[in-house]
Amino acid sequence: MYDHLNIEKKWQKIWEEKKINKTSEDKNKPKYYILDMFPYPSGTGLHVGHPKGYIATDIFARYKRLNNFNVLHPMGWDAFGLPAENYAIKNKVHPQEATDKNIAIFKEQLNRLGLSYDWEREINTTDPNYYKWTQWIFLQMYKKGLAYESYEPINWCPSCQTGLANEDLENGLCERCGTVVEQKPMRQWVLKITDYADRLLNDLDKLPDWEESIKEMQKNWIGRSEGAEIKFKIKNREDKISVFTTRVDTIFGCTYVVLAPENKLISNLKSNIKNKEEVEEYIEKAKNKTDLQRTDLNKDKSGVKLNGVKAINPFNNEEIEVYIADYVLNSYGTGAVMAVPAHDERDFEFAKKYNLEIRKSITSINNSEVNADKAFTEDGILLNSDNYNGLSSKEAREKMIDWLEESGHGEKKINYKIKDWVFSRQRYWGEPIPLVHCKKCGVVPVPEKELPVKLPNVKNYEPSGTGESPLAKIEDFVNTKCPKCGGDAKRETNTMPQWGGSCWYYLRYIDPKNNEALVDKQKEKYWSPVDFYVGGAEHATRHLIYARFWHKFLFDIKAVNYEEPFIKLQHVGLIIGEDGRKMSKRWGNVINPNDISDKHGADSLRVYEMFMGPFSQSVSWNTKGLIGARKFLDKVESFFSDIKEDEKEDEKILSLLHKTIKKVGEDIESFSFNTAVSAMMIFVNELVDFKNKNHFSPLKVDNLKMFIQILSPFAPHLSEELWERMNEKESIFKSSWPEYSSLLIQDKNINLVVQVNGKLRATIEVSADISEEEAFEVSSNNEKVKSYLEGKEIIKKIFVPKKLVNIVVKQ
RNA sequence: GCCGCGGUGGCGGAACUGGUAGACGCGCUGGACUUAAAAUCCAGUUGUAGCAAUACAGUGCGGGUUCGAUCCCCGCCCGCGGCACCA
Repeated sequence: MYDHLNIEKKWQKIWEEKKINKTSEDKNKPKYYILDMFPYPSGTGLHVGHPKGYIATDIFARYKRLNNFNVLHPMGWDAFGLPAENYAIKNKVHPQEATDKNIAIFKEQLNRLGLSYDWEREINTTDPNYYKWTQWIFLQMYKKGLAYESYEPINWCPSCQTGLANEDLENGLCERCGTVVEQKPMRQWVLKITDYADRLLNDLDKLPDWEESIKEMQKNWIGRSEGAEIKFKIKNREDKISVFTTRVDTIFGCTYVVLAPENKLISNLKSNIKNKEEVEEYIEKAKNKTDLQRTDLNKDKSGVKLNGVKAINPFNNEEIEVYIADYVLNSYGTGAVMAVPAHDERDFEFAKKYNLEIRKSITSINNSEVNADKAFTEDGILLNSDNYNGLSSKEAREKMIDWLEESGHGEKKINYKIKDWVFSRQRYWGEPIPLVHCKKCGVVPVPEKELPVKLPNVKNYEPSGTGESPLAKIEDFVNTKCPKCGGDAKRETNTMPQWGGSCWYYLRYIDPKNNEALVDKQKEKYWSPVDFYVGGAEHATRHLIYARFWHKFLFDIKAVNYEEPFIKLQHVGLIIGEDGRKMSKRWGNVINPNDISDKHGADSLRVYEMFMGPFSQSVSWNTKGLIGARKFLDKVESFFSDIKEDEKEDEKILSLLHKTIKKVGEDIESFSFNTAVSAMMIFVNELVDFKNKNHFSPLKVDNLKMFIQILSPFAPHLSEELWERMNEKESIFKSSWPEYSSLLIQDKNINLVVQVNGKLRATIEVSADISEEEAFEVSSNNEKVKSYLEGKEIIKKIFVPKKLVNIVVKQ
């Protein structure tokens, strides 16, 4: 048992004094930027699951440095957000105070693990020198028309008392507190992410090193669909009902039109509607439903006919009924659909319930019977469709869209599921939105040289409950002069959401103290983009979409040199509690990494977390399993504390050393840390076995040093200590990754596998370059194999060089 | 419902491009050391039968392709993650 506490403390101190983790800016070397998703410094500190990704990137960073790269590997704090604010409300402590305290705890926990961050580049999103630039970016967006004021109904969390973006919901519940979210019309600032939808989608193809699963999630979230917008005339009126559909080809089966209850058109139609009371009652009822109730797929569809209103199908001039129903969403497309019950499940269900006509206009390609109890929703061949009869769905769509455009009845249209980003929060602990409202001039941006607009100190952090931020009550803050006319004006009091600061932080690490720009363009050119980004998959459709959006915008205004921020992306699999539940205070299954470091050592924790299983997979924590990692390090330490060299080296173990160097290097590159650790364990087991039998080391010290070098990214403290004990004066991390000899990793002999009819019957040690003839000869002369061949006719012989022989006999 | 990922000993998992299934680790069993325990070391550990050599079965289930399938194809079952009345 080695003294991990003293060794780890000793080297952490020396590394800090010698600034060993300071980023080198030597431009002659290739750069490598490896980044963790920075944490929110919560009040509960880190549990043992958080550092898994940090350990992996640290191993990778150290490996890259040993391979002569300039490595940028920084860390910082995503520190705005609700928990600090709620804590402030409860305890009347300024959120900054609580945040600073939490950061100190996090930092201490991270440092205990020997992570090689360059702390001189630490950033904090709540630092005015940082959020100055978050505000600056917002202003640029405002100037380009990408930030706009809107009064549309948005998601409102009655418990957090703030508006939320679509991305902040989980199954219709507030992602933070789990409260059912309401729809509330209110003034808000919105970012036009939909302008970038196409690029966000298409450029995913430029990211071959992103995991497919995450790209898929983004694609689904963006939700592009191609179709047509069709205008239906309203009988005896000038205005029209526009609908969006991806299936124009089914339009001859359209038997009615449906509007969402919130559709603005309805109030225009009032004079025509004969059953006003019934309609208004339905709209009122729909309004009072939560989103959750409305989108419950199991519920019955409901709706009301607009008596006195008829729409006209432009393709056949047929007059059809108009309904309102809450199965149509106002926020997607035009808030109205053409209903084709025969070919759409939802319309089918609705038509069945209200006994509406179901008219078939598509038949299946292979003429198989279409089930009458179900909508036929696939593509097929048109029928009952005038001169489109006989066309395939695809052909019909093209022709019909052409006709729509020629005749002015509609056009080709692309719709997205992604919505513009609701960007204002009615809370205190966020970046103030740098705008001023002037009675004369309207909305006026704060001049850039007046940034940052600092968060004022307040006494009460409670949300006002009126839909205004607590800042609205701070008169000193609110009342200002209009930058344009100099007259009395009021500041915008909404703040930015937590995702704001994290949209561009990776750029700031490159140049963290710059007062002139968010990042120096030359420095950015060298260090950007992030070569490797590691973090939780839960950010796939939030942070990772937002950050790509902002980055593309910054590229467009020429603030950065590259169009995509992250070249390679890898997600971390969670570490869950020993009981199989997510680690949380609530279940009492939280394990603090400090306790593990105290008892077993930080190096053991590092090795264990990498050894637990495949990096991207979630695994249960198991303190017993950690013992294995510790035993491994103990073995290393005890072997290296007492090396007796001998004249000759053991060839097999020397070869194994070089194979291990190769494997560990390749495994680090592919993030297969579990097998890298396993390979090192195998090597050490061989070393120890040999020594136990022969009482001297199978390898010379110079060769043994190579093993310590490949171990060093995983167990930096112990490796550094052993390196010193082997009389090295410079840090092991200033050395280089050992090169393996391709000659030494070649085996002279192999175990030839001999199969008879595909079943293993013998393994014979033979020379690796054995010929086919020789291989068959040795095999058929083998006693055991012989017994299987006796009296049988050989049909076929298969030979795989360096591997196996398979003899096929007639049964 | 749709999209993605996965299912291998008591447990975490390994297996190149279709070529010895179960590496490595935990746990367990037996032994050595010890007054004893812990630690450490040695041996064993997929199942069935057998003292053993060995034989047969075996990677969620059912089929298929192949000399040979954890890996490829077809049809299912189960688990996890994401999206979900998106027209």
